[in-house]
Amino acid sequence: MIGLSKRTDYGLLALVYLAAAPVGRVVRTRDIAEQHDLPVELLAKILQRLAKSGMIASTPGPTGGYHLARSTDDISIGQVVAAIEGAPALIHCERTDHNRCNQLDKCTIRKPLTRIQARVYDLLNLITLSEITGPEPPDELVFQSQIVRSNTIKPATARDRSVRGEEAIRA
Amino acid sequence: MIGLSKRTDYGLLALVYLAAAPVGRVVRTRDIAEQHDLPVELLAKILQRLAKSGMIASTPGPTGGYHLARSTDDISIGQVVAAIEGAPALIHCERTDHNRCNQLDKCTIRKPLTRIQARVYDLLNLITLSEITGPEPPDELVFQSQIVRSNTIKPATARDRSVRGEEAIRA
DNA sequence: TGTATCTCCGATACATCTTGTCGGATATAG
DNA sequence: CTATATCCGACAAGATGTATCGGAGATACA
Repeated sequence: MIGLSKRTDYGLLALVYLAAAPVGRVVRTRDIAEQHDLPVELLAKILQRLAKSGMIASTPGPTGGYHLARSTDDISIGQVVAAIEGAPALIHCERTDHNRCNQLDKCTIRKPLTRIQARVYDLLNLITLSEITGPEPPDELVFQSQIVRSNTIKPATARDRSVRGEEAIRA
Repeated sequence: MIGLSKRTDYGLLALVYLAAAPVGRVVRTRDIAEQHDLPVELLAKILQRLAKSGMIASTPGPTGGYHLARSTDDISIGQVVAAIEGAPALIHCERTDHNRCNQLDKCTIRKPLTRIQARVYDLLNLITLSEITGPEPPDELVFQSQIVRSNTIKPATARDRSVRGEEAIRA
């Protein structure tokens, strides 16, 4: 499959929600789960992975929660996919044991596909979360959260876009 | 997952094999399967789909087999994926029933992800099979096949490439 | 004309991965 | 001390992909 997993969808929904939250506030996992009707425990793990990769920060304790650790300009879709799905893929031989493919010499597609894979990754790494959130925040959500103490907000950077084409697969 | 399925891998292997075959010859499914040690029946179905989508042509009968129906410049990776995997994906809501997502109004990621999906498709549609086969054919394979009668070879076209990036997901 | 050998096609068991759930540990505000 | 949040590993359920089987249609060749 070339598509994203449900987990990544959930993660992106959560990131958009966090991006829409007022600066200085933390959001509980349960709030996001209830907003989009997602299983709380599953979303919790996803947020843990996002926190581990450094794009969101966590605050433990009763008044705790999550908040964005970077600007939406500084979080790429590729990073989100990598954090949640563990990332590398495209060619099948490379996923499990490399040596299991007992005919590496006969495999005529491995090396070229690795190059193509790199191009797909490059594309996803150029697209940032701000392209999903948009310039203006939705601002239609209610937050019953608290003030955050550890301010680890980093400065924003810029991104550009490229790539266009003439024919589509189906869409 | 962002990766290709095993079926697509098999399909690409078969296409490369067919591309390496001398013009005017047909190749049996079994030959390709034995060359790469793939299950014959599964590969047969994959080749049927590729034939149905028009990128390879079939010849029935004892001396039958498959041959490329277009130039390797005229077969894109996106088309191969679409032919084998049925294509559309990326965002999860769009895969099964559209109306099942009973909170379309709250879904903040559907529309932006559709745009991103189109970009990925564009990229895959710009990459042709000739980038996998290379300019010169491998020419290290033995063909025990026969002459083809129905010559449905179409003229070749040209393709260009674009897209580059600075940071990668992991590779 | 029969037979062998291809492509074709639907249905179905098997494997693997994803999704979802459970139980318990750690940290902190009140 | 207690309630409530993040954490973390392990496992059951479900979905998806992979592989297999049985049989039908087409054609070269004896």
